[in-house]
Amino acid sequence: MENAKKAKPAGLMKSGYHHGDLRAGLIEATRQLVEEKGPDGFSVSDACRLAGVSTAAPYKHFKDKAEMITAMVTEGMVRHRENMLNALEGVPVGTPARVTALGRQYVDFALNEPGVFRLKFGGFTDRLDDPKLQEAGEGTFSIVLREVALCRGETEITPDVRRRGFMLWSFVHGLSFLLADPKLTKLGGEFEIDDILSDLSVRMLAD
Amino acid sequence: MENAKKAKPAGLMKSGYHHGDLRAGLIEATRQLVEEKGPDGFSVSDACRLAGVSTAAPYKHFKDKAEMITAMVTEGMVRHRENMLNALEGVPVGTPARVTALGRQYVDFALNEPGVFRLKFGGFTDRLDDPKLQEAGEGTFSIVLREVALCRGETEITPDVRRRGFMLWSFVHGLSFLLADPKLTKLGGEFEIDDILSDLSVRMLAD
DNA sequence: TGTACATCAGTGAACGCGCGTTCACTGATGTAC
DNA sequence: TGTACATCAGTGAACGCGCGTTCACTGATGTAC
Repeated sequence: MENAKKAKPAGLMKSGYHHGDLRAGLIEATRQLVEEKGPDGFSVSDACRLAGVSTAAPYKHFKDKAEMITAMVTEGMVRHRENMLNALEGVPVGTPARVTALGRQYVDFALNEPGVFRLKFGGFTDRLDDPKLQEAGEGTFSIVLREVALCRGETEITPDVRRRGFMLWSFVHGLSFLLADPKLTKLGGEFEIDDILSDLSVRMLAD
Repeated sequence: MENAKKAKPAGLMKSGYHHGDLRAGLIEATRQLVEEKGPDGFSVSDACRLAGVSTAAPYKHFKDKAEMITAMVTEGMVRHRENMLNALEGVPVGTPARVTALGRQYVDFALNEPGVFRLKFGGFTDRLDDPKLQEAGEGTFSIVLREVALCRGETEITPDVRRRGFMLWSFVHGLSFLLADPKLTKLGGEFEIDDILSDLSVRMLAD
């Protein structure tokens, strides 16, 4: 009984005054704006406009602008991680194809959500250093490490596995960047992303 | 005689009112600020403050803020290109070591001038699409292609050479990113940058 | 060498703008009786 | 079921700020005579 009352009416409770789930609404608005105008073009005011709410409203849910962006990026990382796990389904365990599939998903995320992707790696300036972000990043990397270990016939993350995983990550990360800019992509000539990824996986997993 | 008069007194003509070479001064100020506060923290006003000049002065030399940044980034690309050429000196022609040397220089630039490096690849948002930038980028990439061709025993840039070059670039670019953030670098365990680069060069140049 | 003049790099004050954030408020909601 | 009340999500007006850019100006410089 009491629990039933606490359960959220899920979404459509837009009463005009109360929003229902403004926190989620603002995060989504933030995401859209970051994709549309780039990570730097985003402003709190814009997000409020898009969410149809006064400029003071966000401060009931977020401490400040940084917290708003961090929340959005964190959600993005969770999404990215889930995508990568899904990408593994049906691919034979212990084969380089699994590493390729992870790479492909990584690249796809970068291409589909370039703004969020960028913010995830704002690293140069240390604006976004929420420990939750750090954690989520490590979690995602550990997916790669596990697959590399399986391919190499290791039962644990040896230094060699870690090193290969890091190199694969470097490659895929850089590739994502170059692919995000058509002018740069053009410099690679004609190629299939999947071919490139599987080529590299094989090379990096060989002895 | 006439030419002698046109030759610049090179630098030290700070008369108080006239600056000598404000254009260069502003570009340098821009560079410093971009490194100090990150690509987004930069403002024209800041640059003026740093150069010791009124906020209106830049508009005698640049159309607007974007042109100022573009000029600075273009200089950075020239510097990067020269560094890479220098890095080849004394390294035996046709060996993977040359490719490794180029990669090392690429990484070093990213680590020494992270702000400029970032701006060079602002690509996601197409803020900086000066054709001169595009050209400079292609020029730098062609250095890599030439070395790859030599290593592969080719006399011209075949599709295969281009593809390998592009993959090497992807790797080195991604590595630069990960190395720029200590938290990400840590995930790779213990390693020497040179070892990683030469490892990859060998793998990517093998048949 | 000395003077008159054109040039134009740099001034400083001002502009309009959108931003992030705050404030006292209001009205919709859920709960206790 | 009906009423009184506490809660707190969202309002709207206002703030101070630094920004990019403009304007009419000024004064240092190089050149012509």
